[in-house]
Amino acid sequence: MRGYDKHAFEPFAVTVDLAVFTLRAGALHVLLVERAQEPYAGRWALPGGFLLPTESAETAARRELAEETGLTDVTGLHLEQLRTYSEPDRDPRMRVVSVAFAALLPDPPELRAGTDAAEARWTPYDTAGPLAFDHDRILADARTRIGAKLEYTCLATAFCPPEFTLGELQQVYETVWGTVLDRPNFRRKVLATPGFVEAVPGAARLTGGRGKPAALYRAGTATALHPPLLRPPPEGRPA
Amino acid sequence: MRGYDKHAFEPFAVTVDLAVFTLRAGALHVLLVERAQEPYAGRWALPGGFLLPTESAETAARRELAEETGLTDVTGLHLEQLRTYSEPDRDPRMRVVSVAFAALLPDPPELRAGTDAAEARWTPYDTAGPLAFDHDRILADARTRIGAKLEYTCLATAFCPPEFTLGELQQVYETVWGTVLDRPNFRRKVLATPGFVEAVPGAARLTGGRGKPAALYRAGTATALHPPLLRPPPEGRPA
DNA sequence: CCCTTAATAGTCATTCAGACTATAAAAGGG
DNA sequence: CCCTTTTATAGTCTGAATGACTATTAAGGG
Repeated sequence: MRGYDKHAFEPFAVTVDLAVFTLRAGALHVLLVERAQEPYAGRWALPGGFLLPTESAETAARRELAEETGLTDVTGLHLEQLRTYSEPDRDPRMRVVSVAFAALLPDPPELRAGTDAAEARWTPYDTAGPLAFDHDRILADARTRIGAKLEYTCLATAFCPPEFTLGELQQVYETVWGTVLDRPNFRRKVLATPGFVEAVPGAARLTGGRGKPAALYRAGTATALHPPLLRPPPEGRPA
Repeated sequence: MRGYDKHAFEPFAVTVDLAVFTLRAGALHVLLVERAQEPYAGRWALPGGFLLPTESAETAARRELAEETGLTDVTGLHLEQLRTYSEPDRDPRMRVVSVAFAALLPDPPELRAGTDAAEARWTPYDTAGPLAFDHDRILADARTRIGAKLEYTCLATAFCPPEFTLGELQQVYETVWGTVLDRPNFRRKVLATPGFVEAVPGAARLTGGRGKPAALYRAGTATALHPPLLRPPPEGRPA
């Protein structure tokens, strides 16, 4: 089958599915919606929807992101395509090909402000039970990708507000990876990477309570981490 | 738009496009097909085709790979999904959503053996001129991805035959990255990474001509490289 | 006032990568 | 048959980066 010509083709429904992550109370949360209708009525699912005739998958994903979170401005948020799921039986009703995205939000916004229903909820990743369709797998793939990209990109700042402390940045890594990092070493590594963060001149923040106030930083211009910030290997790596 | 329900949807044509890479005469080559019909008649393009009603994108990609290369067994070949391209105007005839894949072949097979036409050709990556549709971008994205994955995965062995020398493995890196690596250091790194390669007991190969015969290795069981094998930074990286 | 907490500064040792030299084992050319 | 070329393999040395620590500073709370 060469090119697109000289063969009939089947039409498919194309959707986007979103794994929207945020950090809340030191735990990774994901945005889920409750399904009202069959199939999987009552089950939780990733937010998503059909592509409109004139929009790309990226445009549709950002539109869905705005609709589901109620945020009026989602232009600055990190949104990245994960992969496309196209197993023939992934939707019992019909043939649906879904382009999955991952989105990262700094502060979890209050939901259902301007949206049409009350079924969206932030759910801790670990308790995101069995989801509808193949969304368990999509969600797991999304989490794996995010964790891996923390190692060699500056993605972690996408979880942080415009100004943040190094302690907050470190908590992003610790929460997503589920590990504990040495604070002085983390600080040394981040500051030694040019363009990762830049200091806010005179500012310091009382981080809520006790302790010495921390300096504030902004996300830098760099996008990749060279050399990477590797997570500690799960167990004794041979040699 | 919550879930898939309660909204009409537009049907789309869904295709797969393949960026099939191989190494030939020390240069990265890609498999291209010549388009016979409009649009872009006479232009070269990535091989691809429509999804059949009962197959996933992965299945379709592997089927196309077999058809275009004429290989009877493509089960062992590395095939990986890249991303999905869905800009509304990417095909002037109709709305086509395309799932792009990258494939890696060890030895470039002779083409058009059992296939239906004579328009497929191995083309050096650097001379892969302007392609049809958005295939220039897909091809560039594929190359970027392959180069990046060489750093932190064992992907390089997918370019090699079942048994290969460390010199051949090093040439994969040098060709894809366009750099020159230090041979003793490369050897030390590869052998120090458990599971990357395993020695073939008593074998050595005359690598074609002069020089000391090299020991033969097989691909190991590892899939990731920890720590990664970083390519030399393009220019003086600050600090 | 002392204790706790958290941020920041620094030290030390080990590991790892880059640059380099040396040796071994083949082919080819006079 | 020696000598050069070529390629594989072994090993050395140095500096950078990291992991594991200790120390100091600046806040809040009893």
